[in-house]
Amino acid sequence: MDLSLEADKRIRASHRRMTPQRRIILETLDALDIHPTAEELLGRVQEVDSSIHLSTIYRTLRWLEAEGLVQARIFNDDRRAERFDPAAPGEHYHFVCQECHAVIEFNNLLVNAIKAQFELHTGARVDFGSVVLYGLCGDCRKALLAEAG
Amino acid sequence: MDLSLEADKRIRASHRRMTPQRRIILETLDALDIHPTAEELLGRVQEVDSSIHLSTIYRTLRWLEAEGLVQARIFNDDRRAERFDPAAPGEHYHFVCQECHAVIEFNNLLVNAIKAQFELHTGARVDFGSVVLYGLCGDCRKALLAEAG
DNA sequence: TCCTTATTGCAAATCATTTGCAACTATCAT
DNA sequence: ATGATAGTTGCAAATGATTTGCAATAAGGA
Repeated sequence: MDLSLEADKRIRASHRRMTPQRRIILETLDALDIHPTAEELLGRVQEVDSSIHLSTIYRTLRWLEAEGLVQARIFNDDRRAERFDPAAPGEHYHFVCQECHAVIEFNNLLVNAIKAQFELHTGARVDFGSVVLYGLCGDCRKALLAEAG
Repeated sequence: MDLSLEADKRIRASHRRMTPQRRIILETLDALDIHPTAEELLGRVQEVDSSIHLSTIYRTLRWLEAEGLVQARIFNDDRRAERFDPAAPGEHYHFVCQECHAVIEFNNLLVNAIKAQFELHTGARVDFGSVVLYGLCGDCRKALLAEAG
């Protein structure tokens, strides 16, 4: 309900139009707690309206990205498909489970220290950082232990 | 000379063959201090032998990747082409300049703390981490300042 | 309701990478 | 050296992800 609302506001503010397709895509994105690929999102969206086309998904996603309402990321494990993160604004980081491909968001202030140290050592200016941890999520880890006896 | 040597060793160890194409690709990769895309590497390689084909580049790169001698990464700025990092073994992190697209490697022990904290909070097991900082490198930053007066 | 122009679905294009295949060639045994 | 075997190459076509051109459609304001 959050993304939809904000997107709606911005659509009205510019000279864009709210279409049923867009509404469904936004609502689906809101209801989702994962970071879907375009294809995955299409699947969900088509449960509501099967005539919606993949290119409409992409166009909506790209607009949301330009508005800063979602972030597109390619994780280094799971194929080369972009995953779309309907992220709360503000930097946050990700853990990707190599077993079930779940994406877990987290935050950690130490990243700021890493940025500061890099700036200090190199004279660069750091604008933002991406941290992705890969491994086994708690559930998969338990499952693995149980299985192994 | 490092990658070449190591690759040579492993080629002999398995039942593979050292071809002139492979030798040129390995030597080019050794001489390079950047993280090239397959296409960029092809350009350099073709300065030596213009008949070498992109698919040979990919095949060699994928073999090196499987051997752990290079890492393929997709950074989130610079389009969706993979960049191949003839990395020293061991985890290290990257800074990507959004202006000149230079890739600078760095290390920082705080990443271990971030991993440990995440494991503690979630029960997950973290196998490795990726940190990519984006911004302006020292040179581009200076250039920008000079330009701005 | 009508007009203007944003938006859609579809097909074709594009970009990055992979794969099938016939020709070629390292490498090893002779 | 010579030949046989099987790894390797170049090329073209296939694949997967995403983008784009376009004619038809439909919001949203006048």
